[in-house]
Amino acid sequence: MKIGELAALVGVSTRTVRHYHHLGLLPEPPRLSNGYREYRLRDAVILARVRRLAELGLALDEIRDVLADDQGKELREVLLELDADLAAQQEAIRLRRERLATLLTEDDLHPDSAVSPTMASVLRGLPAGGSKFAEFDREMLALVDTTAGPGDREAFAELLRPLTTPEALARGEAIYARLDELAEAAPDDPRVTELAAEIADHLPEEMKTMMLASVGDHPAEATENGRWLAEMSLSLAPAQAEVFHVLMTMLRAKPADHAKEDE
Amino acid sequence: MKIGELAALVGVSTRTVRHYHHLGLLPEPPRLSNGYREYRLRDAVILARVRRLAELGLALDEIRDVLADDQGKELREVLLELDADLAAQQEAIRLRRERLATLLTEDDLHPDSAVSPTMASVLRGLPAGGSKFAEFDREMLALVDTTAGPGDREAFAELLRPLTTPEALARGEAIYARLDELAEAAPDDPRVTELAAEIADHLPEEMKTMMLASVGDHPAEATENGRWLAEMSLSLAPAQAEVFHVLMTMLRAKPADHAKEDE
DNA sequence: CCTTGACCTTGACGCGACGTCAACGTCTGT
DNA sequence: ACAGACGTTGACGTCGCGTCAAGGTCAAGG
Repeated sequence: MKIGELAALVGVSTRTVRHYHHLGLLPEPPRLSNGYREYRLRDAVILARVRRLAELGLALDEIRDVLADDQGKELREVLLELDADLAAQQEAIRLRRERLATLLTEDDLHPDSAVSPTMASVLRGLPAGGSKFAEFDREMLALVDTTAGPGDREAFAELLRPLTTPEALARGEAIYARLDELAEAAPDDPRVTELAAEIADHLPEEMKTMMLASVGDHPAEATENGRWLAEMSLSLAPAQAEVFHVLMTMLRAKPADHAKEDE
Repeated sequence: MKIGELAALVGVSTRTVRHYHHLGLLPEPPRLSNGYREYRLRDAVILARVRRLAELGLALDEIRDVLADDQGKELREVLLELDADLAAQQEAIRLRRERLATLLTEDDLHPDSAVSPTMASVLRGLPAGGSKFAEFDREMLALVDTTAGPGDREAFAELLRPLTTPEALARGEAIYARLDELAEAAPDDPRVTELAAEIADHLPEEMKTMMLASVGDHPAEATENGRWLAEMSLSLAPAQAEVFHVLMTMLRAKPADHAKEDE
């Protein structure tokens, strides 16, 4: 047999046969006077063995070891290991398909939608399109979702849950609209203080606590979360950043009872 | 942020970040005076997006296309395609694990066991160890199993089924023993003709028909199956090959009624 | 001032199982 | 004699980074 016939017989490419020679899986047969390899049935038997194991998913060097060892014990071990490996892959694929299925039920599908289910339920509460600021918020929440560990994710979602009630959503939409309006405004625009007060008014207590803890009393005490807030401000328009600056000042000044004063 | 901070934040290696720069997935940020990359929150947002899609299993260049397109339509298409792909992988893995499970129930496990279930049931009928010739037969059957298409496999197994009855197995064991004895014998050993007659006596009719059809009346008419038989003879000891030569001659001489003559 | 160690830079190879040229020789049929 | 189908070796491409190599930069401590 020449190499093409052998390959056709077993159902592989000639490249594959030569590759197996290179790896030492299949011994080099004697050559004809023209340099062609001359195979016999024995080689087809070996090649078929290699293919069967390869089709089970064994790596080629594992196959070499198994065939070299020439006793069934190692084969069983390798197959068991392979099975465990395949089981793990199977599970990984299953999880990904599960997430994909969840994602595909979403009718408004964009790259920031691919977050944990917990965060997805929060994101659903944001206005669909139109608000630049809401879009920004979505990005931030998605970022937090991928950076945080599972525990933090749950805790964070818990903080945000009060904002998913129907009333909070309606207020949120209005607040986003007003933040959008400030995109081109000056930092000393009167609407800045108004808006900050409004936000302070309706922010859940736990969020205030967390935000205060994040930034500390002096800039030097800023935690990692505080650096985040600072970084975020850099992405905002000046007046929008000022809203948050004023907001933080308010929270620092009247940690618990600003609501009474605002009334 | 420097590259290490960004990487830690999103949970990837710095190598990954630079890789994404190279592929154009993440824009190169401005550099500090010392040449270090300086990232801002915006970059973290983009990187997190890339990671989320990558963890779903999208290829990196697909991610680039999806993010460049900047509209949800292509994303849905790509995700659907991905899901189909994952489903195919899942099925492939499932099949392999199924075959693995079957294999692992076998107590005598060697590389030629990894055949189709159909052929496996035939192989189980062969003597476990000891007979060199049975081992050779096992190799041949395994080879046929991997080279033949599913249809041929079934047909072939059907031909062999008569040989799996208890009586046939007992006879087969005896015949293997006698073939083994011929390993060192001369081609004109008297046992050769005896054994050929014995085999001809008990071979299923359909196998005789197939073997005759395979070789044709003249060597020039040999089909592919016939070449197989010729090749096989090359792997055998001279006296063993002679058994088959004589056997074929007997079949050719008395296609259907040799059994009567032998009685 | 010098060192140490932790960061940053670019560039390049390695992995796994082949596919796919390239550049060439050999055989077969007309 | 020539085309077309084979064979030969050698080398690069795939994919998503990991892992050196060979440096430059920076903050802290002796």
